[in-house]
Amino acid sequence: MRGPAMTDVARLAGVSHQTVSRVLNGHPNVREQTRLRVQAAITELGYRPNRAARALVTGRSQVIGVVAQNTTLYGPASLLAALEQTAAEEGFAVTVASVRDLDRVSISAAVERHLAHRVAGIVVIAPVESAGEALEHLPKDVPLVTVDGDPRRPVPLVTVDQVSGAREATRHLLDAGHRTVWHVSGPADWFDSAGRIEGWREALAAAGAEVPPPIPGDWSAASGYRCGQMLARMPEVTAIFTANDHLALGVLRALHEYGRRVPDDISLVGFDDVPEAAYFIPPLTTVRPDFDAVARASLDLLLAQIESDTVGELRQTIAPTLVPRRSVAAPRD
Amino acid sequence: MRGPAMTDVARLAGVSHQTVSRVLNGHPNVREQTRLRVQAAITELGYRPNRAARALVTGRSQVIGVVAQNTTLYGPASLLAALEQTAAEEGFAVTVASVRDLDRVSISAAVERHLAHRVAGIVVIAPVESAGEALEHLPKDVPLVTVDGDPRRPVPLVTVDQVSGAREATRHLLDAGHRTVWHVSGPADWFDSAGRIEGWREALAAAGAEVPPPIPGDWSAASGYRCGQMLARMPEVTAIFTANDHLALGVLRALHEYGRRVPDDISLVGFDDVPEAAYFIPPLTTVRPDFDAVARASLDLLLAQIESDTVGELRQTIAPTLVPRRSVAAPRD
DNA sequence: GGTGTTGATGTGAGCGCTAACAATGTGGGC
DNA sequence: GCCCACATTGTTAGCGCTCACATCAACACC
Repeated sequence: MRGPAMTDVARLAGVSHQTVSRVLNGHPNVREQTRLRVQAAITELGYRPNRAARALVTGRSQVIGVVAQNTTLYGPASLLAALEQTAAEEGFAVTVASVRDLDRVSISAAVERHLAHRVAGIVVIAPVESAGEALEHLPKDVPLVTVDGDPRRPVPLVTVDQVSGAREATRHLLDAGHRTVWHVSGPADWFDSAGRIEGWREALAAAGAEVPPPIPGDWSAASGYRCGQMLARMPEVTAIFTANDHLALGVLRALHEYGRRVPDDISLVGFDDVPEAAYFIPPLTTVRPDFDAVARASLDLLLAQIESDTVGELRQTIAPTLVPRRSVAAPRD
Repeated sequence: MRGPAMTDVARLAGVSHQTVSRVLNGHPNVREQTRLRVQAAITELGYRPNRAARALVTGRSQVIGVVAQNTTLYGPASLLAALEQTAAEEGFAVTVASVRDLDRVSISAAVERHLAHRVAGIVVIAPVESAGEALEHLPKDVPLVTVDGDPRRPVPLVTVDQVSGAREATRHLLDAGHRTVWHVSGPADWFDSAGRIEGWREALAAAGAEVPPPIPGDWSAASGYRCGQMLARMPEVTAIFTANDHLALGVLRALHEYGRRVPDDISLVGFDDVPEAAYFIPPLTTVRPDFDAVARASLDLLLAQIESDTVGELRQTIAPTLVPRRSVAAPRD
């Protein structure tokens, strides 16, 4: 019933199981001829090494655990996919523990689940404050990387440079001639939101522009719509930067309903570059984070820890790029 | 360095390791007092069972492998998230092997990766022809469920009822008074596309309506836009059913550019109910598949196989529901 | 009082692998 | 020809757990 084991391969190839193990792990001191014999036996039997056994003896599996919330959103989903691709290239599998809420208890539980499986390392996509706290009380010996986590915590961290992205978006609008830029933000407890607000403020300050109060949204088109209804009735608003593209979509629809045209009356910039942003009406100028680069960086940081068996304190920041489309124009006056 | 093992707990509780194992697995014949002593020892040591060891001896891990392509799309991402949630409730972890292409080799490789980890079962989100072929040559002893796979293959299968969804969408448009309905389809090799085309055809036939040629798209807003440019210039087109919401978004923009208003000039229905569909201009009438139900059904089918150690041939179909919004109206003439 | 029967616990083997070390063979230098 | 270095292979001992079985007490039954 069970498939062939290493000893079966060894018997067929006329060597010891240890030699089979050496071939499998690419150990150098194996005669070429032996290697071939073993490999032939492997294919003949359709042998597949049992990773559970290996994990048992080495105390570590070739699996990386990812903790994430709401993997339905475009950002997390892209990141997850990129992470999986990159990990696969390095011979690692990825298991996901998605959590409904990002509170301390949920995160800890998710991490626990991963630890029970003796994952080689953990990537936490932890964009909110409370998640950072949950990570404080973690066993210190398991390699860990946080993505978009708290920049102030002493944990290996990879982030999209929210600040620079938001700064560019805002400057792009100011450069078009707008006196100031309004901002529809993400939820208050997300670091992403905070960073984007900060970049927006910086750009306004640098230009000596007035800083209007940020309008708080929650990433969804629905909340964008509500914020948009408010902004649409304020004639002084000529430029809006939303914290993501779905917010922008909601704003777009509200503006449309109030008869304010984009970009003629109001210019708009989003964040994320979801694939359909180019097909909004009008096509949305936005900021594109490089998820592949984030995944690559996270995995590098993680693998470095796994291999050196040390817990590093490195951090990497990936700069996003502005994608200009047709939702930005000069103000009319 | 390594955490405490079962023997450590046993020693502390003054019992044998086997008794600890019994407590852990909820075996009935353990005295209440003993159970409590063991549990106390477990918490005191912070003991965590080693699943690799268990997997080694039982020959099966508490992990479910998912093979999926393009988990960035809303549909697969939702399904994956739902699957993970449901699996977690049942005490299973989920590992993902996403594949770039759905050809036979890629699928087989992904399945292989999962088998090496001795997953308890595999869920293949395999919406295309070639994927089905890859599954033919699989070891027969591993529980398997396909989602949105080939309805003609003798493999446990869970599908969204594409046909009924498309039929409803089409009928909804016909009921509004349209003489016929045009269709922008998904890629030709996806079963989802085929099912949606079939449902659309059926509804037209049932109403005695003319069946125009389906316009082939590829799920993306970009291709929807191209198809829309074509349809926008055909004055006889008054109703369009697109195979998903992103196609609809592209169509929407093309129609907008050609000055054809939705729903005044042309009515439009999508498929998927992505969260932002309600914020398109106008809000999109669409068809909502129940991903949670699909995940639930898939897992049930899989667990049934895992527990009974038999490979079933059951199949389940989940009916989607129409979500009426403002993109449909009666034709003007 | 002997004999089951049942519940609660312990014992020993072994899952398939790697790590450490032991044991070969092979060739070079003198 | 002898000794040593080095490449190649084998041997042994677990990793932490579950399974099958053995054990042992307590109690019921005739």
